[in-house]
Amino acid sequence: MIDYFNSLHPMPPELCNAIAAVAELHDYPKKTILLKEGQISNHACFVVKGLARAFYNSGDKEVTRLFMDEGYIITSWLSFYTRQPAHETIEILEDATLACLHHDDIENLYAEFPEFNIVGKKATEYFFSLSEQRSLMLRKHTAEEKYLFFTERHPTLFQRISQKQIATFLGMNEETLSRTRAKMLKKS
Amino acid sequence: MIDYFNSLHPMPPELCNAIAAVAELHDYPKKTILLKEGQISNHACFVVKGLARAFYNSGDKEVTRLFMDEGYIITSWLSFYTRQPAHETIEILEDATLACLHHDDIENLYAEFPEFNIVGKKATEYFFSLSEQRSLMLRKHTAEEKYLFFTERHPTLFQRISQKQIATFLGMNEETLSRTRAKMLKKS
DNA sequence: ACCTGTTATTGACTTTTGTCAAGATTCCGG
DNA sequence: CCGGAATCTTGACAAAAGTCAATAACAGGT
Repeated sequence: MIDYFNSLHPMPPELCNAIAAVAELHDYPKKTILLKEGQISNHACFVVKGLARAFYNSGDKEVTRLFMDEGYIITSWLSFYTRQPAHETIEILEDATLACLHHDDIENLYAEFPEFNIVGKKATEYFFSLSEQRSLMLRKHTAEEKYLFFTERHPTLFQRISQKQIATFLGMNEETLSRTRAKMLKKS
Repeated sequence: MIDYFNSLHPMPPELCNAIAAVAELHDYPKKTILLKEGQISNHACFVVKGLARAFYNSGDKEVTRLFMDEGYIITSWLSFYTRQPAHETIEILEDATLACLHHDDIENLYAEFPEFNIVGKKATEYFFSLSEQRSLMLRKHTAEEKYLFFTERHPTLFQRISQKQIATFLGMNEETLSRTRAKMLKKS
């Protein structure tokens, strides 16, 4: 996690130590709910190992908004920043090792080390850009284009996630994804 | 614009004055291109009056990514922050009055007035949340749901924008939007 | 290893949306 | 105020995706 932050913006050793001092490394088994809809997101967790998803309920089914794998920071960004209840639930999909920072500790780090604000800003920008990329994908018209968009960006993720969840993420239903997949495999 | 910033986070009078000193108020006629794809976004412009859109080219047609009306801040956020070329073009749709701040002036304000960072962070969060809302809309399955999502959130915008542009924004084609609209009017 | 329940695939059919084209309407510049 | 161009609407048809249902494959727990 320290390496990742450093890659966003170089940090002095004292800042690195201060982060290490407040970060909590934990293991979470599959199916752990890290955050429930309606709660306020108090932690930002760097994914050392494992996989999670954020989803919301639409009618009777769960719609996955995004997947978070190694190198990703798990949090409900909006809730974390605005201190308002989250509109989504975050669930661990694969046994995970996470390095978590509490909101208050991060605020303290911002206050004590001004350069940490730049790290925070860069991280926000990056996750903002990922959000925009998802919109780009969703505006694609055909299932085939959406499928390609996903496989090109996350070639390894396909094997790790159930098709039902990928389908809701892509804005299509399970059967359509299955058929699109079969068609694509035939082509190659 | 000052009022809007104040509503995000209260600002001392000196900061207000400093903003007023560097802000440039300008009128832009319809069809002005504020930013071209490939350029770096150097300004953040508060919309006092008027309307603009950001679009990108997909194949042979222009896909509108978002509309920006009164109270909105026009900029290609990602380009503005990362100092990388923008992937989109921004065009004025209705004669507009804009209060513009240059990137360098904003950086100076951040440095001189720490509380301005909070204003900037809140603004980013807000536009991040709007981006997420657009994803929410795009994952709706039927044209009817997308149409309702748009009319509920932007009841006045429908009359001001060509249907072709609204259609690409919603991820459907012109004819589908026209038919959906006709069906909705009949119902009410 | 076996049972059970979830997940994935496939088929037949319906609904929705896209495509192409023609006609109507609106808008704008001269 | 007129004419041309863009925009919007409507229709007929094609293509794509959704729905329902049945079967197959897989995974987790005992």
